[in-house]
Amino acid sequence: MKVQFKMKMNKRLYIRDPEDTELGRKILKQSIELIYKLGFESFTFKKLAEDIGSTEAGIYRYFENKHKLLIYITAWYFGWLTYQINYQTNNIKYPKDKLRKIIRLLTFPVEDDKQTSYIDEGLLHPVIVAEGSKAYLTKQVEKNNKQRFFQPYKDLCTLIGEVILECNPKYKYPISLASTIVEVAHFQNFFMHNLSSLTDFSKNDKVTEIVEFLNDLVFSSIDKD
Amino acid sequence: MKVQFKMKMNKRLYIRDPEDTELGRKILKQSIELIYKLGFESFTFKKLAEDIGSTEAGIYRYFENKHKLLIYITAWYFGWLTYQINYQTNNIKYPKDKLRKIIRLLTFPVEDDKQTSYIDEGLLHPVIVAEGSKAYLTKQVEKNNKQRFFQPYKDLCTLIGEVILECNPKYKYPISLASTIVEVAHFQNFFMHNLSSLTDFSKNDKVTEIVEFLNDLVFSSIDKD
DNA sequence: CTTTTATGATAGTTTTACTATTAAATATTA
DNA sequence: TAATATTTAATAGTAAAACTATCATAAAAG
Repeated sequence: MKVQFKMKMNKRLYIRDPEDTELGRKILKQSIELIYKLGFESFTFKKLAEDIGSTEAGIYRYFENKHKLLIYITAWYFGWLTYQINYQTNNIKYPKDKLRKIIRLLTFPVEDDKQTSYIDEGLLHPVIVAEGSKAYLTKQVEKNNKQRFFQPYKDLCTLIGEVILECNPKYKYPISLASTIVEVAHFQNFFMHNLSSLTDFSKNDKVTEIVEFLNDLVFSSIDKD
Repeated sequence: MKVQFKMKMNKRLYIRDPEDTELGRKILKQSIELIYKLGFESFTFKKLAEDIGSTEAGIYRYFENKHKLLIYITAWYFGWLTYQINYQTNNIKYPKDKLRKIIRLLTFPVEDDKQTSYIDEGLLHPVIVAEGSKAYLTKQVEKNNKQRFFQPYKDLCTLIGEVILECNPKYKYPISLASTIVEVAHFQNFFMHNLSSLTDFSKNDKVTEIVEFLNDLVFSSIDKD
């Protein structure tokens, strides 16, 4: 028996549940590829429709607009990452090792786990790195926040914050450090590939160096005194 | 005699130099206010033109498109900040005090210094916090980078990196730590105001807490061993 | 006083971001 | 298997965004 991984997504993010139908799953899969290829600004529902052999109006039956789709994708990413972290740190004894594992999971594009055939997690990671923050960097952030669109990001930070406190119960900024780990993992990745003089890393995809930088940063603060 | 502060901006960012004419300066001043008010996505040249009593075509004579204008504004911000840092840390003896000053300048909206009448730095800071990263999070980063559009950001990180090395010449990641300080100062600010459960800070504009978090983070890493 | 330069006024094009309608295909169920 | 929902494709259309082009006038410079 194959266990199918299915995330419960916030219903207000879509009009029709994209995971329920063939077209919906195609929308999810192809939108990630197309955003990866064109960037979010040049990505349109029309192009996506042409890509999957459907029509613009067809996509609009699933998502109100492309920004909601982006929020959906980032929510999916954070939900899936939280699941991965829980799963992969499950049998790790020491909280510090857990935190190291978390940092690695955030920095590397995670290997496709085949459980979710319709989403390519290897592509999802660079898409989130380059486009993820656009999901919340808008004037509708407050409204969207009230609708709990960013709950998966918060849940992830809560989880990481708990591990941080396990490492050092006296550490004063567990949540801020958690969101900092997430953001730094992502934008140092972006900088390394696109604006490498904003980092100390060679362009030769030395993602492990980002992990080392983050480990150094995080554990110095946590271990202090 | 009043010393007028004038930054030499990258010529490829504009079509006509906006600092040279009355209309150009109005474009700079009002675009910051309008982006602040509407967010970058809803900001258009047409609305800006109506705002300043000019025409859409009139704006296009200064900037090729709104993205170039955003890059211009962020470049201006980083250039101006570098100037402020040089000026305000000029007579500070210890590099650690310099670094503390830098962190404060990055986190707080700097008081308007009246030297640049046409740009309101108090508004500029929240605009950069919310919109600044959109200047480089695009598919044209590489092309824009080759045109040196992000040079002011790099110069700032170089400067901060040097101060970090003055604090600890053995520290391994001065540039990455520098860009991390910049980014963390900005997005923790954004989170505190808009997604406060991603931080440990109360919404009551306790920007000083961000400064404390950053000081803790930075100096733990630098001072280690 | 003439010529350059900057602006304003107007008009037009293409693309994006949608909404609406109808018909055909597919699945469900009676 | 016929009746009936449900889903999708095809088409059409609108409003606004993102530009480009032209021409007249006003102000500044030579």
